[in-house]
Amino acid sequence: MANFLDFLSGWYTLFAMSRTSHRSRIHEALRLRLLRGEVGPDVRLVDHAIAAEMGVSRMPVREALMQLVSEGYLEGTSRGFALPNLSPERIAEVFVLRRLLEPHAVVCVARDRTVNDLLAMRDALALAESAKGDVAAFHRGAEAFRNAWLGAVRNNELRNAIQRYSGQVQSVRFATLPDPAARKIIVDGLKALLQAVEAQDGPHAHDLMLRFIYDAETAYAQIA
Amino acid sequence: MANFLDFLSGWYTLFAMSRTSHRSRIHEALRLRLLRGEVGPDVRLVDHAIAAEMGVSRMPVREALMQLVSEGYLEGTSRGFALPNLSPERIAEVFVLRRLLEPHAVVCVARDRTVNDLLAMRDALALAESAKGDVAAFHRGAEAFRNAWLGAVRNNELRNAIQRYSGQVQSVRFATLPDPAARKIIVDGLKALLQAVEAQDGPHAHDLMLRFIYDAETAYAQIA
DNA sequence: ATGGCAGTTTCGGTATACTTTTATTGAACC
DNA sequence: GGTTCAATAAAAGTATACCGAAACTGCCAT
Repeated sequence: MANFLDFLSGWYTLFAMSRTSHRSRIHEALRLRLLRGEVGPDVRLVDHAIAAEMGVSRMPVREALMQLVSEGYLEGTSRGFALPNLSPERIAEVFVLRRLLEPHAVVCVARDRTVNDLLAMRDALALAESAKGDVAAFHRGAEAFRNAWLGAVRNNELRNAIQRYSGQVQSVRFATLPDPAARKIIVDGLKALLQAVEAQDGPHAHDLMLRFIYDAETAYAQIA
Repeated sequence: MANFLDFLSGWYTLFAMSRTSHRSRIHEALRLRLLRGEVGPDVRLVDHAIAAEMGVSRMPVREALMQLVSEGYLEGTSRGFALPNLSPERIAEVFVLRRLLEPHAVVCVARDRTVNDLLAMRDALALAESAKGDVAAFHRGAEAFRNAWLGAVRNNELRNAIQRYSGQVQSVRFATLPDPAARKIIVDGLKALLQAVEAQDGPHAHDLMLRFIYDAETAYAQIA
């Protein structure tokens, strides 16, 4: 069943985006799958298999995979590509990066956000809030919220730098999410953040984001 | 015919058994050529030509070129690869990133630097200082200094995030370098930075780096 | 003279085939 | 029963060929 859906999806996108190269399409498709957490930590991505699944040759798949490696989404091993091994040290390093980049990024969002940006953030927040016990649905909402405010970052270099470690952020969130109290804290944090962005209160948004990241790190530290 | 094929196979084996893959070697070779400014703004890098020059097929060359693209060193055009057309907006965006990341990075360097790190930084600085009128040599020295202190950043995620836009940094430096006064400012800035790192004065190093980046941006703005 | 139009060339993209490397499996030996 | 080494398999790496698109060239017409 899953194979059949993948097959349909593959051909749909092939027809819909036929102006772009196979490499770009596959890169984007794989990136979305990674961002949505559809690739487990022990899954090995192999060009042969993906090429057969997508109905193309190895070359575009291989190039897409290598691009994902150089973007930090994947790690090339001697036996297929896999999620980068996120050791506690690496998690801590990513949290340092987050504290450096994301507070400033939300300041820009608070300044430049459009009504569409606000709508996307509200929708995503509603999604996360409505998914009471459904961890997967909550996770999708949280990810949608992150993508929403990231989409409102006008500085492309900054946005790309942040998106490069989105895979790690996602994995950490997955680890933290099972705790209902953590989900409550996340929703409250996002709600406050959204209000600050709506009010275009840059400094407040900055502090809220910093606090949010700090809370996320301590929550993760208690688990691992 | 059989002899010729045997010869090819043997020759191929020699290279395949060398430490790194063709792709890595070519990537590094091209990166060095770019860093040394041996590639003019109007030069078009074409995989066919480079492959013939290096004695390999198009594939590893093509992959190396595309990796350089995703690292910001090159830009893929419809007719070969070329230096990225760095628009003022993009330059400004990178400067924002630099202000966010590099001051904190040098704080870490001031804390964690080893004697080897200091030696590398001193050597690079001496290189830049001794190259009075030689712009290319000065550029190499400045690049070596940057690589030296970046190598002392223990946070791999932070270092990678910074190195991703180092291509742009180098292009901007190249544009400002012809002015002797700018070179003097750079040397003085690096010297002060090195002293702060030697003294393990993190806060001072932070402020010096912030000032250094600010000066670089204003110097570039006066040209462009 | 200039502006478009078609032939030609160039170069990127993809497919396929082959080689090398490395992990895993299995068998033999201690 | 455990250890080591060889055979096998899987996947990366590389080479070559073909195709299509984009750009350059030169011609023609206005």
